[in-house]
Amino acid sequence: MTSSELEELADMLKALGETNRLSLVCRLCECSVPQNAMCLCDCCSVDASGVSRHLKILTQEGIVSVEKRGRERNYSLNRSHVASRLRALADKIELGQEH
Amino acid sequence: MTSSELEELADMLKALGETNRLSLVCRLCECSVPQNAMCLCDCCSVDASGVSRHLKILTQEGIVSVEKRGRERNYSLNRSHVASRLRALADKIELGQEH
DNA sequence: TTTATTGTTGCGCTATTGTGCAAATATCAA
DNA sequence: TTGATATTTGCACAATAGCGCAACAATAAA
Repeated sequence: MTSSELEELADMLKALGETNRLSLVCRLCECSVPQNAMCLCDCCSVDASGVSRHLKILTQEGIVSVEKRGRERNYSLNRSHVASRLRALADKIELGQEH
Repeated sequence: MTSSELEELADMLKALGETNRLSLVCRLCECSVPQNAMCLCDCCSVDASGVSRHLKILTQEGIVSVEKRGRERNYSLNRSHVASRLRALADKIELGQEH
């Protein structure tokens, strides 16, 4: 693993490693259709601006995707992408392989 | 997932989500025998006190274990524990299950 | 005992992060 | 146009995090 790959991975884990953001992820996880930000507000203890900022970070890290629809932004979880990265790390940790 | 479980998980991800700590984890990952702190110093860009603090955090989160041996402390990765937690999250994210 | 080695802790510092509030932007609806 | 709704952004602030340095504690070796 190169140092930039390591940094990228650390950035993703950091994005997931904040309570309110992880709540958002878990909430999106249970939704089969994309959700707008208003709808996501009640799953974490911050106001709309906070949710907006957290969703921005999750988007930048590739954890969620946005789809603009009128005045709403609909967010959905990039399930396979996030899951495969977490599993790759789990495999590396468990097996001690250089991938 | 209860809110305290969520917070615990977030804490683990936060512990992993810092470049130098993730470097330490990756280094330990490649070692079949426990390593002392001096030996781990050269895998990340901080001095001994920084390594000590990072290892303390990793220990508190249950990511690594310490074994005191003379004046050394030997650290090893809790492979299956960390891997299973990461996989559980991956499963939840990928399948959208409440588990 | 004296000295060297290993590791931790206190201190001060700087940088980053998370937050609410208010203002701004964008889009829809009347 | 006017007003409501959805979301983002600027600002200020408090809290946290990571860092190096120096001092300390614990243990081993001479």
